[in-house]
Amino acid sequence: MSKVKLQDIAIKAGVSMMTVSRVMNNDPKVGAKTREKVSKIANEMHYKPNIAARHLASSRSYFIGLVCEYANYSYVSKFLVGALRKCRTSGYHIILDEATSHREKTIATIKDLIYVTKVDGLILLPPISNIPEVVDLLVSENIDFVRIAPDINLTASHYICIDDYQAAFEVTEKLILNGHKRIAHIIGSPSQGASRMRYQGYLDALRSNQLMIPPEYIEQGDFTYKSGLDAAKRLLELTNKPDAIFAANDEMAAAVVSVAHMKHLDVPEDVSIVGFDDTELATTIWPNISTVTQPLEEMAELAIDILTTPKTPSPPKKPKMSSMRHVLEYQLQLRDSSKNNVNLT
Amino acid sequence: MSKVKLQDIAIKAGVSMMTVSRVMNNDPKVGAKTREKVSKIANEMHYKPNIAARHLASSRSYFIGLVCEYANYSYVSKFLVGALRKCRTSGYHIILDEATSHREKTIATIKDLIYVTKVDGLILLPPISNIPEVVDLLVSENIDFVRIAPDINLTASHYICIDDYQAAFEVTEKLILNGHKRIAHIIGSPSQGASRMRYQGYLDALRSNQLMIPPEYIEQGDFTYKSGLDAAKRLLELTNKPDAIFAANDEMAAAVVSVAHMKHLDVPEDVSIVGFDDTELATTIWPNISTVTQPLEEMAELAIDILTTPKTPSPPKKPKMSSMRHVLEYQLQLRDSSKNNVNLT
DNA sequence: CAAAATATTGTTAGCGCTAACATTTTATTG
DNA sequence: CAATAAAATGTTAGCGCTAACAATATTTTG
Repeated sequence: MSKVKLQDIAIKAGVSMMTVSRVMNNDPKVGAKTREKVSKIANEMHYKPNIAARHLASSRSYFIGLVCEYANYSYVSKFLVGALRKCRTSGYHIILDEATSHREKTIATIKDLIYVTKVDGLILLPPISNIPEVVDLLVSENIDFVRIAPDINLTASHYICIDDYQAAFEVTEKLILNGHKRIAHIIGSPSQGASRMRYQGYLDALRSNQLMIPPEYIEQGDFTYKSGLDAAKRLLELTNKPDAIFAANDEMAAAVVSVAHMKHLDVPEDVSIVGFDDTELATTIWPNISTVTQPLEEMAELAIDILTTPKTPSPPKKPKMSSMRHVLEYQLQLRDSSKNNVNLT
Repeated sequence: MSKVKLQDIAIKAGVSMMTVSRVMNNDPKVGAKTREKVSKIANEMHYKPNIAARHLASSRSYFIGLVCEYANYSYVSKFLVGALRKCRTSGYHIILDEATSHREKTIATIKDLIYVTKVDGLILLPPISNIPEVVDLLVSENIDFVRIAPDINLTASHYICIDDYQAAFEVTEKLILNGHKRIAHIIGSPSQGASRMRYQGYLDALRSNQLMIPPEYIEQGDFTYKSGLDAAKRLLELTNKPDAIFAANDEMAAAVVSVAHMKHLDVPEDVSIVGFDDTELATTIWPNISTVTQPLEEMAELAIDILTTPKTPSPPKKPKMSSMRHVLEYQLQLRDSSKNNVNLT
């Protein structure tokens, strides 16, 4: 099966290769009649550009780097599926690269993506999205990038998030409305702003319902199952146990489920448990975990849209905050790990 | 930061570009003195080839396609980490693509990887590794590929697996040695040969220890959590309940844990539970699941080694079965989901 | 209507590297 | 030592496409 080249289209259309190239790249400098004729022929002949040739001849590689920390595999997996699907339809390839907690290695990884692989843009997942050195490097090298749920340098790049504060407020308020009076929280990783927003949303929901928050009801986790185990043990050993525990992600919530079962507590009769993210894990254990659905696949698609949309050649100007901030909708997902009043779900 | 080109090395070494190219590609037709001089300069100048240029000028893209079905995200994630790490060090890029259960779409995906992306090789994870149409297409197009745990056309390509039969035999025998007398099995997806091997190993361990296998102790699953839930419900509703359940993968084992807890059974006091694969899930629930560790990361590395090692230009000959079959070591991983005699662990 | 401006299309050169062939150097043979 | 063969190195052309500039066609302006 021999691949169709630009030249084949040019010959058939009776125009130069450069005109075909202009049509394929949506260059405005092509007449409507020519454009239509070339497009038709290209479609009929199933023309697909050779990306190596494009890369060599131009300033674009058609690669998008996705940099993540694989410890949070459940979150990453879901994002990745969305990213792959989107790239399939837009002629880009995802180059997935793993960052580590070792900051210098992460910088080296990013440099490799910029200088060797020559990605057209980068998507940074948390916690990479919050490393100042990374952000500074990308800005100084004028690399296009999108961050997911960042909490620093919010004008440095486009970013995509959900309203973590509002989601946490609502899910906590839902617990309150469903009769819970002693609600504990396991805070996520301190290096992530989402952790603080979720915590603040939790606090404010309790305050606005005039509920007390005993200090021993607040535990610090780091989004890992292990940190969730430790936190849950302390919470479920209290004399005055919480009747609900809101953990900042599904993995820590799963750990709370585990500890509750170890202590022969009934979930949700003795303690309701709520997570965050709605990863596969939330529905791979019993009881299925109530959580907040982050539209990770949509976020991935949007990130790729942003990076693959041609930039209008306008004078460099401080971009409006509002045009760089993309807040997507979350959903409360109430399942069997929490007591939910049937009338309100 | 300007990238070093082949020509820069050639000028500094006082040789032609072609000689530098030969050195970088380990072509034997270079004198030792020349080779050493060029290598030294290339290292000092941190030369890294432009892959787009290489791809355009030669028959290689330096892409490796990895085709998987994302339903089994835990297994895929682990394999992917190994693959990414290996590729980082060998100048290749992984192009991850998702297959679906829809066979025609999968073929289209593979064709795209072959004809458009022009991958140098493909890695097929189960169950893609067992689709005859895919194997036939790759063979007929003379595409280099490696399969993971295939059960069809074993001479069609290199393949990598563990001894599923032996692993299942050993883990079952371990359950027997630890006092279990009524051991049930949830078979994996019938479309995968590993399922049959694990089942056969289980059967043979029981037979060689003169233990009866009531027919109601065998359940058919499909590697998903949901199929595990259904199977476990039936097994744990039996009057004569099994005292151990060996599920063909971790996800189904997790489902058995869930059902046991739903029924207020104690794991492992009332029923030991064993999975297979040792994915992250096995240690993200309570109790942590006993399982067989598949060295997924090593498998990934080996697959990439096979695909990236230059082929010796020998006459086409039916390759020896033994040189295409790569069997890696597994490990029994006994954790809290099963009753384990301390003296024997 | 002619000149100027704008839009469209085509030509040229080259991106960084390597396949294929040519030339030079070195080793082997008689 | 000369001739031949093999090894090493160099030259040429081009992979498929696009940036930059040139040429041509069309539209606008006075």
